[in-house]
Amino acid sequence: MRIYNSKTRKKEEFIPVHEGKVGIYACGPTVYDYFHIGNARPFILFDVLRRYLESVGYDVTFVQNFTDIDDKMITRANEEGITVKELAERYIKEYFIDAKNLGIRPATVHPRATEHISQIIAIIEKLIENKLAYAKKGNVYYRVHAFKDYGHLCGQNLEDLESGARIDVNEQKENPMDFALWKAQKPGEPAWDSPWGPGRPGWHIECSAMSMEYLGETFDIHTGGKDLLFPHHENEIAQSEGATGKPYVNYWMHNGFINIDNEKMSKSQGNFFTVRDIAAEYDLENVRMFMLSSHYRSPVNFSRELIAQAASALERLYGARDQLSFLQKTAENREPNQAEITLMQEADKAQEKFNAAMADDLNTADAIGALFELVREIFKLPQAGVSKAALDKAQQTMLRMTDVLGLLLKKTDEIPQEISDMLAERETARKEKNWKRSDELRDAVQAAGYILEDTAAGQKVRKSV
RNA sequence: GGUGCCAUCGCCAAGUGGUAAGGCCAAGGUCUGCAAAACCUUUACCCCCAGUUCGAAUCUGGGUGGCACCUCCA
Repeated sequence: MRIYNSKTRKKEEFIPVHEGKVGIYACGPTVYDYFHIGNARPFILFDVLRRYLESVGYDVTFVQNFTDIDDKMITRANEEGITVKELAERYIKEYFIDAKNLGIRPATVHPRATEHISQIIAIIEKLIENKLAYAKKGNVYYRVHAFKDYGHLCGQNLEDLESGARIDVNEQKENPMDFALWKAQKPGEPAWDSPWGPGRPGWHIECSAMSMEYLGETFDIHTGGKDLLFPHHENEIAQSEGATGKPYVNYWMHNGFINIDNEKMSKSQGNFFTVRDIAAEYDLENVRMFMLSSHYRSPVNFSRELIAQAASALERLYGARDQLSFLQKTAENREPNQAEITLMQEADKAQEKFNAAMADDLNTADAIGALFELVREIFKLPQAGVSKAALDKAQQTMLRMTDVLGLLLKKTDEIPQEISDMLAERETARKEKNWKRSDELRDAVQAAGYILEDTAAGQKVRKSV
């Protein structure tokens, strides 16, 4: 697989640290609220990365953290009159609800910052020992000028970063660019004991501590939104490499942003959507489809119209899958004929194109194109009596692709008894050419949320998605 | 001020040197008791100008237009 590495700004062949294994660390949500549509993009994309790597045989350890202590957590907890811990518990629970509906699998490990305080303290002590950090009045800061590679990841040198800096002057810092590793406790804030007095970790240090705890001091892939490149990931490198003296991460992957009407989504502009908001109006699988239909590094616009387009495309996919199940009912155990052999060849071609697209820096848009090329071939099949071998091949190939994308997770071909009864009655009415009764029954079935089609091989019904 | 990214059909979107995937929408046709779905057909000189090349959407230079990061915002 080739991966665009933000560190080198090039696509590179992926070579894991340990053969056959991949360690991935994904920056997760700060659990002070429902997560928004912009958060959903990396969650979905890197879930697909994980599925793809597994599908080609890697043993993947996927770590995604929960930031459960920071300024936003403290502010929100105070507003709601609950503890930071209670707030975290609530939104971690909500995270899993939305994630499930988006088809995002739980990570191998979901570590929380507050459960890794001792690891955080150990790294800070090491940094102080290495003269890369200094304590002042219960705070500890990173001495940015002492780390030679600072600015390498984001491609800027320190002077340029400083000239553009819009950060508050803080007399305790030796340099305005220095960032906090440990923050002394302020009145009313939760705190943990440390060699520098009670306090809490800064934002960046938790990711260094948790990633190395579960993946080792040097690991394969670190993901996140483009905005995290600086300062968050730059600081993670400074912290981790400053403490261990070893390379921290081999491949950095950053996703582009979601815009609303070409504008950055922000609360102040009122163009802000949480995933929970969207879920009230649309099935979240449509959101997943939408996210995968463009390249992960490009910025994308989000709108109702685009969700509707994704929904129509997804409907076609479900239609093809259910068509295959329908055809299985009349499948024939015989050698495939010429047309069926062609279908089988097309399936191989689509699979090949799909794999090549995914292996090329996770080009899901191109991969979906390959999937639809197979879908067209499937729909060309006659309505009954297809060779089982050809059917199995098409089905297997299609499902293998949709599994990697994490699509088509719903069952749509399970029909409850009452619907079956109506179908049976309609079958009789149709034989008697009682079109009035037949149409009434069709309306009733459709009103119940099912799609009913008449084919040469009988009635075909499936649940509408 | 520094650093990057982007501009392909009505909408979305792949394609990074060899003559434009795919999805949505639309029109016409086939099939159907009617419908639905599906299938077939139709719809792109790739923002502009100049250059390199046998050949450029793809490379170079210059425009124009849009966006982002340098703020604990994915």
